[in-house]
Amino acid sequence: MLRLFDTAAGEVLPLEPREPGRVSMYVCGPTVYAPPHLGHGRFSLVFDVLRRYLEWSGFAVTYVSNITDIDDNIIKRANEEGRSTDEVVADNERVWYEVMDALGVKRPTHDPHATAYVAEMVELIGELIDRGVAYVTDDGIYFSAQSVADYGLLARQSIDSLQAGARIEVGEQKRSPIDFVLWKFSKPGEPRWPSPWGDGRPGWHTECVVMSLDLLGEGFDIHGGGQDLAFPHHENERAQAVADGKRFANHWVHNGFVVVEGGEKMSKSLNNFVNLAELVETADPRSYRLLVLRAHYRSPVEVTKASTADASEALARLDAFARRAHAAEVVASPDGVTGAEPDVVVVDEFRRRMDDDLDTPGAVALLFTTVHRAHSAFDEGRDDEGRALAAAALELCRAVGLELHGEAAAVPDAILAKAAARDAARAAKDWATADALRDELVADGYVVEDTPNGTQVRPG
RNA sequence: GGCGGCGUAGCCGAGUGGCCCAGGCAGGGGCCUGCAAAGCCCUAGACGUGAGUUCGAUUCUCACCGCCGCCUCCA
Repeated sequence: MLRLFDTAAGEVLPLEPREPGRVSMYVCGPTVYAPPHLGHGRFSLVFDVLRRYLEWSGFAVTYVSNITDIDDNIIKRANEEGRSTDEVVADNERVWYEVMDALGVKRPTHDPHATAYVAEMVELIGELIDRGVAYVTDDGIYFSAQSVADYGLLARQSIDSLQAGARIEVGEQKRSPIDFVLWKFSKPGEPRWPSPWGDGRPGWHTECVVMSLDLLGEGFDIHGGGQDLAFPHHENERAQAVADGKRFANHWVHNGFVVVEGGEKMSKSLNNFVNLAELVETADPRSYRLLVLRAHYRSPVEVTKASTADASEALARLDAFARRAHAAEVVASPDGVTGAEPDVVVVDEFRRRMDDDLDTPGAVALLFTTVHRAHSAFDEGRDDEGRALAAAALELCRAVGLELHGEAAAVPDAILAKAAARDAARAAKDWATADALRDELVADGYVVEDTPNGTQVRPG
């Protein structure tokens, strides 16, 4: 069984699904006011890998990831651009899914939008007021953090120490610095929804409580997100659910940050974000997945030109291997690997590593070792062994969503004609002509390889 | 100030009280090739500093130095 670090417990614990054979997970999605950045890519990939691994292991996974489509940043952006918040949201949500598709991130089972759940949020806020844990002020409705005895669980700090570091923004009417806003009364010109206490909009922390409980029910299995969401966002979600008498998430999973060159976190206040769409356009998106897989999900990962280039080289090795496997008729598809039974020892070892708190670096190391062993087996004519190892390697890739390019990409006829001409020249031992043709093919942007079947070309 | 993490070969990045070892990229020598490419074989190098525990520490303990995160918007 999979063991995962649980932020609330502070240790690695077995994942014990609420229902046998089914895993329910909620992963905090983006606020769509700007294009996604590398950090979004990381959490999406980390949880996509977790989801795929669970599915590969035989679980039916319900994966919910929200779209926050109302918040201060969206309003600010709409004002700056002289557009409606709806337009800002629509544009950025479209880009979000384009980039997710490019990264090979599976679409969520459900992607609830905050604005579709305002009535339910108002209802929850009413219950919290009735229970005496929320209070109304001139500017909004706040949650009283002290009313939850173990507030600070996810921050792993006491209420006192949190209070010592907290502060109140100008204009806020909190009773305590660690209290947080549930409902903001709207100012003129701002989007608004009705509530018994006055028109306004929800605070950020309420939507995820309502949407996760609605779509997954009480005591759902996994709640995930970036490490910076553990506190205050997840802490505050949990506080509301607990105060409302609900069983909330069972297992809290948080991924580490993306850091820029020099090891500093990418963050809003430092304004050092790198746009994810740019990365996806300028590099093979699969190399980001490989980069994410090569680091443990809780460790920081440095994403730079150099580290992506490094991952691309490693990926090229895997693609070259997939071509060789393909030639040996071992082929991967989304449904499985055909052509040979995967080597059981390798697959078991993979499972053992992944079950150990999602040890993807260990799994990647195993993958490369297996690729190496398969090459050797083929080189030495042990074809059955090579195919079994190749099938295992492809199966591992499939389990973590790493798609390899085993089939030659389509090549225009003109290029194929040059390759054929080169073969003819080589047969005639006309090396000068053969080399000239190779230079031309390379100049056309192709990689040229000699094989027993003649010149093979593919886009480089 | 409070809480927490990290420091591993040229670079990225795992891991372990000793034993043969992560892995990738880059490097060196060789095989294969008409020459390449891909692949294979061999190879080099490391555990921030100081002390302690131990027969033995990169791995455990303490101190120190350095870097980073959370306590504020953030994935």
